[in-house]
Amino acid sequence: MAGDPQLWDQRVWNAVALVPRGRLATYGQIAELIGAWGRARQVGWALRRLPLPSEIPWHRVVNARGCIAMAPSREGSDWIQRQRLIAEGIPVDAEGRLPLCRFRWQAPAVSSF
DNA sequence: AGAATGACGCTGA
DNA sequence: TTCAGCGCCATTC
Repeated sequence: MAGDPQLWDQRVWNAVALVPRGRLATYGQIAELIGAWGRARQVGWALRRLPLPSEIPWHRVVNARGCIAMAPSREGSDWIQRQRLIAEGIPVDAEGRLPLCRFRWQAPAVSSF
């Protein structure tokens, strides 16, 4: 794997960019996609380091519990995430929960990487 | 170097 | 179903 943290971010962002509009992916799903099973947290860090605004559809990444990861450190980006998901046709309630099962993205095989 | 932190995930109560 | 606890691991203090 990459010892270079910047390359790690690049891989995460590259994988997130594959998520189609109106679909959802989990942090663990992104990690698995880039061949990093068990590193879902690091995916979260990579997205935190993502400079905004960005072309990367970071808002389509949620946690396995099926809700937006709310955190003060996000400085409101979590709220923006909710807004953008609703704009893409994905209903999100006041608690940030959403029907993950229904909009779950089927990621391509890891072997393609 | 050691401890704390966190945009996570799974298991069990 | 909701919630606490634990494992996880790079980053930060």
